[in-house]
Amino acid sequence: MSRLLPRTRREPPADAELISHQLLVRGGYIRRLTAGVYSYLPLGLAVLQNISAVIREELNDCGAQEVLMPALHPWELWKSSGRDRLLGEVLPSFLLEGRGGRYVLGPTHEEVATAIIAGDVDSYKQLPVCIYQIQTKFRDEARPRFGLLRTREFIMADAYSFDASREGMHSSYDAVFSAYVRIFERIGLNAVPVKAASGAIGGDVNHEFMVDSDAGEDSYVKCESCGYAANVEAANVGTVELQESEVSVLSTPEEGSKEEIDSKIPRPDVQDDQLSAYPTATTSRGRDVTSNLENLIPVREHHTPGIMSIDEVVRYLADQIPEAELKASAVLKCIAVIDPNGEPVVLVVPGDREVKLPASFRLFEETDFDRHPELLKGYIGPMGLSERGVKVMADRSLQNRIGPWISGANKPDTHVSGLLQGRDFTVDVWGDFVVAKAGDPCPQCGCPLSLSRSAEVAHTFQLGITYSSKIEGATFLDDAGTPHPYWMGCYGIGVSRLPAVIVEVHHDERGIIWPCSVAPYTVHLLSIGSGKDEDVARTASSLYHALSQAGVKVLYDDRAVSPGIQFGDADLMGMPWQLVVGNKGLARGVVELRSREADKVVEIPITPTNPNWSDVVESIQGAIADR
RNA sequence: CGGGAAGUGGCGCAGUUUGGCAGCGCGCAGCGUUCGGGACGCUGAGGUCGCGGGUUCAAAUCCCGCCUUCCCGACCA
Repeated sequence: MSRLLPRTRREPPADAELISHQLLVRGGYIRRLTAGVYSYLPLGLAVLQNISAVIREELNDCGAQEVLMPALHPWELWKSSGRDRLLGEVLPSFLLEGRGGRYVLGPTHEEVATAIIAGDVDSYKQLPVCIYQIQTKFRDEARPRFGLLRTREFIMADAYSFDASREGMHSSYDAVFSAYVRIFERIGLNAVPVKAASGAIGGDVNHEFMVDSDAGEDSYVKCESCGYAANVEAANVGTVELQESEVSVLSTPEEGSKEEIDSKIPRPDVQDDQLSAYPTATTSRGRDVTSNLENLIPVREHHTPGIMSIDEVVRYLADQIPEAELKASAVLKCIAVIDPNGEPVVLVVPGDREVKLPASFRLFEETDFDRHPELLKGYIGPMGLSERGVKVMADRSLQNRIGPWISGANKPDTHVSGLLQGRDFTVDVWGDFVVAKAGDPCPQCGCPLSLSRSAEVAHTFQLGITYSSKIEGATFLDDAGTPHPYWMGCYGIGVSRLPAVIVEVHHDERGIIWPCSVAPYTVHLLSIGSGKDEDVARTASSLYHALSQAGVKVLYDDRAVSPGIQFGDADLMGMPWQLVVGNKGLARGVVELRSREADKVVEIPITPTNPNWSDVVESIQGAIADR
């Protein structure tokens, strides 16, 4: 260890916020070169190699073959798949001076993998085939952060499966999926597979593997009752049962008390089991009550200059209409988006909820607002949009809520209150457009969902023929001689992110506690007071050689520094076992083997004068294996 | 991309308000004393004060421009 490259550091670097980042830097595992770019020093590299070894074993076991694809791709490849646009600014591309040409530093390898297989697999007899690599990837992240968790350069283990049929794709998917489950088990992570959004990769079915951690950037919902689990970006929400308190009422005093109007709000299409929440409302009275309500509640305009956000509207109108109890949930959040056909659509959700953009929809940009002057940024309302060729799509949770609502007025600097669904606006399409939150009902069983903060460690996709149908020659002939595109799957593990995620989960106030499977060394050998005591130095040194020869990975702290430094470094660096050789122990004829995690000491007998090394090594190995 | 903060020996920071010898702690080198949970004494090495311009007798410090880094936000209209 006196020759080990980095020194440990007492203080974390100023830019490290996360405990994993601090400990990995202090322990000498990684060093930052620039924002989002890290070097792996000997200890960090050892961890990556141990993780990679587990990945290789499991993927090889399920029949995948390792390859190494280029990190440098021709720009044309990304243009032909259309993903130059899809990945946008994240795609690092550059012009090579001299002989020239535009290149991409590969952020992922679906195109390359498909091209490789397309060139060599022409028959159903050659399928299925699965290739994988462990490679450095590049993404021009807008904002790298959290140490190893979000970087511009990172290592990924990515696999690609090719099958002759949808069923084949499913079984390949299942095989890699269960390999992933085993990989995370082996490296000491409890990774939960959850349904996820496919993002820029594409395909239908996909799962993310999530590790619960406050350091993570993702959140997923989970149903304890039926096991439903999904990233909040992809989670559906079951029918929301309205609570009395959620019913938004906006009235003026002369038109009736809150209670009076409350009791007259109809809920068409209310399910029987929901009626209990509204003892005063019945579907049979619905029509009559609606007409009453229409008389009771007028549409009123409010001058709201510069008031654009829901919160601002609520605060502003609360002053204007003091008699009404105003909450964000009484406002319709109306978001202008472009649907996959390029047509404008307004998405409507309750004002206290976040919008979940459906797949392939995108938000309005400035130029879209220019092109559609009927939609005024900050003042959009659902009224009269269908007539003007703008479809209104609303979240299902609004289906049973007539109003009255507040929204933008589709006029500059104006909002309106008293809007009733059916009277003042209609909805063209109902769907799931809200981001799930804790307590929402499960879409499968209705039980309340819980929300967990998490770090994504892997993502698996059933791609179908998304890529193979676009890339020239990505087909095989079936037994009748007919060409078909491959059925593909792709799978990625964020390898270089894993040390950070593991440390987030496995540490204490003194430092890292590596699981044995990924620890750079199994045993951290400390010689306490070796500068003073010849016996200690000699015994420790002999023990180091004996253990190493027996195949135990030993990190030997042979430095003549004070014990506190040695113990402190050992705790910080986090090897699973500390083997302490000191004069106190030797005087009693023992060396001490302490487990980092349990902080328990096992005394290993040793005869200082004439040790039987094979016995000592054996008892150490035995103690380690017991755990 | 918007907002905020910061760049001073390897690391962590003070000094900038009010211009006047470039400092502290850790680490590093040498010598000595220590030695079972981050010991101590003495001696020493190491800095274009992010970069470029300007003001001034004089700039880490004031002014202008640029670069880099960190934090918050970035679909919620």
